[in-house]
Amino acid sequence: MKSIEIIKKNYLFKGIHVDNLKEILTCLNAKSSFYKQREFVLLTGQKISFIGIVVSGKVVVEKEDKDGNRIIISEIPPGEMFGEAFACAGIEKSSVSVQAVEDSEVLLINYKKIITTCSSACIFHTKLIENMLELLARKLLMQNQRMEFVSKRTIREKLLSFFENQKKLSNSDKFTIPYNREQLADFLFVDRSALSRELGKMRHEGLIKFDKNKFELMYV
Amino acid sequence: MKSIEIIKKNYLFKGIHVDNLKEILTCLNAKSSFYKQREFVLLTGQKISFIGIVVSGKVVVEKEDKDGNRIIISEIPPGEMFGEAFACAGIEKSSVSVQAVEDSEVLLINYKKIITTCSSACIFHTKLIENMLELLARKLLMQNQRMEFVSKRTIREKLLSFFENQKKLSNSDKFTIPYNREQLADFLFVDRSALSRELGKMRHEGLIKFDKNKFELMYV
DNA sequence: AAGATTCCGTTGCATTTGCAACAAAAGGAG
DNA sequence: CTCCTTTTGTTGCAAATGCAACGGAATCTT
Repeated sequence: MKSIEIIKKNYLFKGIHVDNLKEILTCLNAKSSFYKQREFVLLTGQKISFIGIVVSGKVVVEKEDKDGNRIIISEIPPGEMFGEAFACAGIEKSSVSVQAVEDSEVLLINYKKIITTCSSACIFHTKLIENMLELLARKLLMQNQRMEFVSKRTIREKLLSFFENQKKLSNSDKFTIPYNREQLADFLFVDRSALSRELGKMRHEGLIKFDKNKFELMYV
Repeated sequence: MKSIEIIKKNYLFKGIHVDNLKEILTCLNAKSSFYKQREFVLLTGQKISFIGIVVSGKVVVEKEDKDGNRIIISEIPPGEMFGEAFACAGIEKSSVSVQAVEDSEVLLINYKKIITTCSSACIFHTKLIENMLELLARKLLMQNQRMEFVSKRTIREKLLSFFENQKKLSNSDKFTIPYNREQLADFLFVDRSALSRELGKMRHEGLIKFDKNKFELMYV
């Protein structure tokens, strides 16, 4: 797929036609950069003034704790973005590092260029800003949602509130979750084996049925 | 204090002079509404198209779980805002209710008016949008930060990562935290007595000192 | 000063969880 | 098909936690 097609998929450009995208990228003074595997796109402590969109390869956002352990915050596949929260918050120094885990191409866009209406009266700026607002707001709401699951005191309660949400999203007592066991455990911040145990118990009690990622709620 | 002074304190109006604020509020078509204690400002399921700033009194953002229990998501004191994430995300139906817990005055601002540059070429729109972006981004980063604390598996680990952050914020091994014990327990999603127990252990082991909300880290 | 209220620490106990290690099942590659 | 890898389930056990209940200290009110 052509770069432009990948970039187009990003939520930031929602509602903008591909034909206009190239023009916009020029207007934004977007630059492609290439990083070798393991190379850093951004180091902790550096000033952030850009937003990055991964075009090919993959980068990870990571953090070091005080013992020097690297913790992966998120993985960014092609078409997705990183750094937008830092850039928009006007944070001086990054508290995370971004590293290419494969040979990667990243499109760097100056944040100021996005929020400042350009002199050439580019009519798409308004749309870009609106998209950025929507994007940040949605991420925030998703975080809030996750907080609700995580706030529960037992694994069962976490699962039940998570299931309740899945049910609402799918409008059905049957749904397929977008995680495997390990990912679900990570998402809920619990141990995988303990999660497995609890799921087994719940099935045994007749509360749920499941096969792989397909779940069905039996209580109503 | 006059209403305008309270409103001015809101981050949305950062960098905007009080003298201009009145003009802006007119331009935004902001309306004051008054709510009696227990009256609802917004009900679950209603469409959200406005952002609210509390001028006097207090409102709470709450949610009902499937058993009908009301859970308080956040409390909004004078000068602070609610509904901005929903409004910016363009969510059709609110998944939370907002209720006045005291007789309250709330300033309602149409979201569209904020993000749409007005015909009268009000030069402050750009600033408002910039502030809104910054505001959302900061909230998101704060959530991410909290996630990091909460993700830890034991109370001690949660505390240590929280302390580490407080240390960084205050640039010192001594700091005062903005929570009492119960609030800290809620913030970390743990039981208050268990938190108290763990703090006691850590003090006993010589890791920390504390008195009320003043803490000192002894390990380095 | 007395009483009420809020905040904080303490403790016993049952339950839950993390951890580690292993086993079974499923899926992919050659 | 066979080997290898990934995913999922199982289990023993020690440790951590939630819960409930109580008591003391601090603060506020009247």
